[in-house]
Amino acid sequence: MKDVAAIAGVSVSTVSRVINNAIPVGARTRELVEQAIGEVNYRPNLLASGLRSKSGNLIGLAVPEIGHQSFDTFIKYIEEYARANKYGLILGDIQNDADGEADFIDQLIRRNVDGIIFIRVSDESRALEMLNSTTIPYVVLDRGASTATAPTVVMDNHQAGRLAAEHLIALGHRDVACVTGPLNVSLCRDRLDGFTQTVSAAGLRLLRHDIHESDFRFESGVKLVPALLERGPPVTALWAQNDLMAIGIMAGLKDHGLSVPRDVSVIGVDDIVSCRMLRPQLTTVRQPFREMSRAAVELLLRESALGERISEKIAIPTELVVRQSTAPPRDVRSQCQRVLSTVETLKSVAEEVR
Amino acid sequence: MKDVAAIAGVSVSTVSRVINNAIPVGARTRELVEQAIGEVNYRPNLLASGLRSKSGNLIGLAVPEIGHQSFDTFIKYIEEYARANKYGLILGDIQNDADGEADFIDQLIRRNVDGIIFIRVSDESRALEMLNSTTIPYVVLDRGASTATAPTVVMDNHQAGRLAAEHLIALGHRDVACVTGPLNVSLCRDRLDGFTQTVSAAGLRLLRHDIHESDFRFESGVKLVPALLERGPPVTALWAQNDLMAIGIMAGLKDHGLSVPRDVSVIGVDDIVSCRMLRPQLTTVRQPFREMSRAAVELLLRESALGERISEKIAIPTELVVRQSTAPPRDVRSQCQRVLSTVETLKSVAEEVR
DNA sequence: ACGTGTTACGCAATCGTTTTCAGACCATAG
DNA sequence: CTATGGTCTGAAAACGATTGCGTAACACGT
Repeated sequence: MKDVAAIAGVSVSTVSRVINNAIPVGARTRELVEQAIGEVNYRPNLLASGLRSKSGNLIGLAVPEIGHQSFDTFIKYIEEYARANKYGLILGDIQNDADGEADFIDQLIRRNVDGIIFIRVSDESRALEMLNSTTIPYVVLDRGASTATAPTVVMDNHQAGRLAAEHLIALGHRDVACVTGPLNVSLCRDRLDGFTQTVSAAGLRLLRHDIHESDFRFESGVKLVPALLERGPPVTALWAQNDLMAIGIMAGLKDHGLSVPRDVSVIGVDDIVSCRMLRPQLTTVRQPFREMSRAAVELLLRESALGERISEKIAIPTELVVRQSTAPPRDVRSQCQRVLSTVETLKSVAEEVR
Repeated sequence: MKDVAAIAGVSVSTVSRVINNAIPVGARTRELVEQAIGEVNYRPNLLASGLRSKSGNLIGLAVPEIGHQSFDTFIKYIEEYARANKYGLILGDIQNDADGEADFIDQLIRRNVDGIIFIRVSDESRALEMLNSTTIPYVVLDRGASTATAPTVVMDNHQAGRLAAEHLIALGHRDVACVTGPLNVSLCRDRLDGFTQTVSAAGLRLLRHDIHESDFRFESGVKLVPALLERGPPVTALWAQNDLMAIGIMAGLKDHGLSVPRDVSVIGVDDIVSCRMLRPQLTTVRQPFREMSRAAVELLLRESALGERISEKIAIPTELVVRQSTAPPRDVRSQCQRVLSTVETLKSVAEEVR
């Protein structure tokens, strides 16, 4: 910067003003300085500027686990919106480790970040209290537990449950079950409420043992299938509170020789990219990743500009994405008919081959 | 820091020495200072320390696209190893946009990062030349093109092609095809070479029109299926150079009423998490994500410590992961047998139902 | 008693910016 | 011609750490 100043024949203050295009600087001078900047290929040092001006144009993002498709989608969009606003993104994987999280937050504080986005803070997290002793803004995306007063962006989880239920009811299902995430996290309860309310308003009964609490993981979906099947009169439709479990359930059903959606319909939540890669493609309730990410970044930047926390709660509406994994419940009579005609076809083919 | 010094009754220099536990500092003094640090809950400012000492303990990661399972897996492990070494990770999504990339690199240079990891630099990338005019170390992971002299970490792509071919040959396939990524990126050529060499060494012929060049995307796999089927004598096995395309092909085959692995075997490369979520589960050649990430971070840190570029090329060995999507080629006679017995079963079931 | 070496610590400069304050310059109005 | 005000620019003090250099204190051998 000193070099630039020397070349342009001005002082460093002026150079600084040109860079941040502050107002009181003459057109001729500005031109001179800009030329000098180009000449030495000068890049202002963000550490120094951050140190002095208290803003390094950097935000932090804490995710529960990198490599989960839904979190990764958030990362993608948050990076996009952050960059669009000239902010850098520093990423941390929490991995369900409260100490690791504390370390990460500590690092962010020490780096003087302009704000922090959390995806789903856990119960044992000390992060928010750490931050409350500072002035650093934060927002919680896809909220977990115990974030009563925090600025928050979520999808409309109640609506999500309702949409799933309405879809199954409209298809004619009378006997449904559901698989939830951990019920100590509020978004799971919200989704469940929306589902059960709609279901019972339609006159169906959702029995206690048809609500299975699980943990959002694919393998858990697979492992749940035997329990699902062993119940007396089988359900004809199943709602999982996220796609990963839904996909697990579909895999498990297939392993047991059952067919989706003929034998049972399956519907999820999220609309991760895998949904379209399966056969049948998964019907699901879309999580508005892009809109949520955008809202989170904007809320954060608003807090940052304002200089104080905005304890706002934003809920983004959802929508149903109908694909191939849901269908009307099977009807024994027509089923039987189909089997018989298939038999005839097969028989003639086989004879011919022989 | 001044406060801490005042409380402990020492100078700031001493406090600094305690923090970086430099050697010449008395045990008693150290204790005093540490106590003072705890008292005011002091956190050293990383911007200031970075500014002065020229190392902010930060590395940059440029990925071609967040949200691709394989890249996300790299992100996960790189974050893990970076953090294990007390480094922060700042993430950028390039999205095939050379200008965006240049912006990101510029930002990193200005932040004085200790190093940069690239996943797959593209052809039009100006990033490497930008960096060559600085002293910032970098390493290229899963290399693309034109990185002749750059420090590089790759999987053993030739071996990957060989393993895939060997597996199919061992199963008894004589008529195979393959779907590649863009052949102007070297790793695709390497994989292909390994495959074709092994195949022809075994006496099979891989015809020119059985090598389909594609672009690593799921949809491309789906769309390729008609072309695959319309060729005269059908192939019995298919190798895709990544899992996403392999999965697309499996979906496309299913859409055309064909069954994997009964009608055709499919094998991929990568071992992304989705492989286990499908039915049939995808047989594949594993990309050693974890090992590669680790090697990249370590190489970077070595360069950083040494203060100069190490133009080393590290190739990590691969392994085959056999799952459900590959099987011996179908045999018309036994196939026919199976159909006949199925017919009998169905018939009796149907009669019973009626 | 003195030189010599070692260890522990403080002073002050420094990293590369931003920002306050004051001064220079010019135009306009009185 | 002088007061007044506005616009532009420069000097210098921060920001919060690290670090080279100097010095006090102490132990040791002579």
